[in-house]
Amino acid sequence: MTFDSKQQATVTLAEVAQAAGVGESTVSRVLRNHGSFSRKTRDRVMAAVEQLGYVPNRIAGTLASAGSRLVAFAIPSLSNIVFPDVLRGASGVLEANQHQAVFAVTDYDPGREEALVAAMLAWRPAAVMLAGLEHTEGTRKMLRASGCRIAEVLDLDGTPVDLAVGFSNSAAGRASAEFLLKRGYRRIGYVGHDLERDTRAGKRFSGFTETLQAAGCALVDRQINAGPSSAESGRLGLEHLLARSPDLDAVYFSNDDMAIGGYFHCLARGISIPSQLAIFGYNGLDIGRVTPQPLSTIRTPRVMSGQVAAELIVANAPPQVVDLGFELVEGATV
Amino acid sequence: MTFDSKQQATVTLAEVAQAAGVGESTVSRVLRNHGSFSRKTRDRVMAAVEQLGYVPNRIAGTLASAGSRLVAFAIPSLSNIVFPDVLRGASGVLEANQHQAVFAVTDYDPGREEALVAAMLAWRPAAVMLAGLEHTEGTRKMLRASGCRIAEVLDLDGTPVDLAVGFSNSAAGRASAEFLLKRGYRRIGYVGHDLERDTRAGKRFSGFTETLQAAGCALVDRQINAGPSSAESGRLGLEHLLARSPDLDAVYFSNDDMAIGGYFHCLARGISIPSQLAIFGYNGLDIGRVTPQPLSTIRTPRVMSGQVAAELIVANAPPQVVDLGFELVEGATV
DNA sequence: TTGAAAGCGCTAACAC
DNA sequence: GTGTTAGCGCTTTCAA
Repeated sequence: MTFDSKQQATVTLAEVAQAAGVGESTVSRVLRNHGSFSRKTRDRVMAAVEQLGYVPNRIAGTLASAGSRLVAFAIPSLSNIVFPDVLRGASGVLEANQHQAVFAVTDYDPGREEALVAAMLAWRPAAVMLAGLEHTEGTRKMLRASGCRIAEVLDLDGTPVDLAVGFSNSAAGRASAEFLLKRGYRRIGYVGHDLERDTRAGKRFSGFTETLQAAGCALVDRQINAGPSSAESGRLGLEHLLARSPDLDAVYFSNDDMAIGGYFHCLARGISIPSQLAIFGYNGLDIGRVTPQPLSTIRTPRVMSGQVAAELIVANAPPQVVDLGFELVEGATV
Repeated sequence: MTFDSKQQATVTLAEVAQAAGVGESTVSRVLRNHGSFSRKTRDRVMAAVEQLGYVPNRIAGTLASAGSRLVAFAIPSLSNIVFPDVLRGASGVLEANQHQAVFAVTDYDPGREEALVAAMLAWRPAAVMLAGLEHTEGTRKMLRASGCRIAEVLDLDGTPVDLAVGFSNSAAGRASAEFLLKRGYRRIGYVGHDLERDTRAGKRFSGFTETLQAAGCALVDRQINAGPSSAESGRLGLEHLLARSPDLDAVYFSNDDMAIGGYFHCLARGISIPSQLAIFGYNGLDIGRVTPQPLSTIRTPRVMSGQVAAELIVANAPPQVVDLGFELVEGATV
């Protein structure tokens, strides 16, 4: 069943020009506040705009003037707050600069990412923003051929196409391992989610385990759950891990969502933190600061990554890599 | 400092036509798989497309054909997971139907919403999706004049412009009060965030307090924090509330984020739940199911709201109100 | 089954 | 300071 919305007889710039008794280009100049026109003309035009309820057509404007003011986002997920955070940082800057954000969700699937990037490129965006540096060769080729700016955020371990803003995930993994070792933990386990899809979590895991190994203190056990990260997955993951390896003294989680789940498991089972078991997360979510014991974790500049990337885009800055770093939060769970 | 991205000599449909040795309209028909053409022609066109790396220009296509396939979202916030949830529900449907999502963040400000809706309308979207039914008269007027479909989600208490999908917030507030009363609580308090801006939370609050009042058991005390909802705000809010009114037996929170903060406060202070204090939230976030005691709350169909609204949009269904209801989760904190 | 041509609504020279 | 005009890259009649 379809509904025939009465097709509005849309007001065009030509009609405004006629109503104001001026030429089309004059209306265009006034509206974009570009070029010169008299105060009087301006008032006449604005009056006509007001009276007719004219809404400029950016589709036509963009076609006529080449460069668009669209910025396209291909994000892995909307469930993981990390990506809304990036969008939030970016959208503030974009809105302040008269740019418009368009987005699509790849669900961590590189093939889907490729298809969605192709679809978004058809809108001739000024830039496209992607999560991480891992993409199909097809995606990379399209991006390069598109001629628009590319911003890859949240990962620095690899070769960017154009702009890269974020931090090193493998360095974050290493820093986490070093911290646990420094605190004297030796029987360390890991609870994580699907590392194939979330390649940034995979890089952290690698950095973490390699550092342990190098210290002669290899990872004792790991529990990797299928599916996305969640508090529930973290809780179940820790339960399984401890069932197999009850003598662990610390557990590294793939992120804070997972770690919070592990934390709840300990609360429910009366496992005392950190004396019986230490817990370490990743992301520095707000909720981890409010738990009875603040979560030990690594705080990442997610909002700032989106913001800086957007600023570089609107400024049309040269290709570059911006390392925003991360911050280790000692918390009380280690 | 700006960067001169080498302006790609973008391939146009005309060039494809020339390379394939056919007319432009033929290429257009083949690409949209619309109208008739021979198998042989099709192959020639596709070969040329492939060889030239042609990416259709949807800006031009949309201008030429009227109706766009953009759907615009004006959402209050990206920090509150509620709105990413709606986007998630909608974007799945839109991507499956070759529609493209564009969004902007209003920050719960009706004036800002109006400005952003105006900006998005300039892209001539097929539809615009908004949170709730409360908008400025200017916004409503623009929306009606736009001729595109309007979907208002997450609230049903008021008069929609076109499509409305969600549930009644005041009914949710009433149901929460009835539940607490039924369980025998009589000294009930409230901890909330900025109700002026979050009008849906305001409607729940009204429904809640009116029901208490009607039962001869008026709200004992309330703590309303400035700023957005968060676990931290909830924790501090409960602390303040209990400092003033230590003899409360139940507290209703403006949402689960706030309630989780309150839950943590109780854990930290050794306040036993629910015997000393009952806690009730709103939203049914996943994290509330993983806490040692599952949070008592109302689960709302956020993802589904986005999904159903998007389905009505792509189907161009007649104006209607879809009540998806909500579910009271008994949990263990009441 | 295919091509020619007329726009879609605007911007950007370029004249005046 | 302002109007005229030629496109921007496509879709869509309308003939052929």
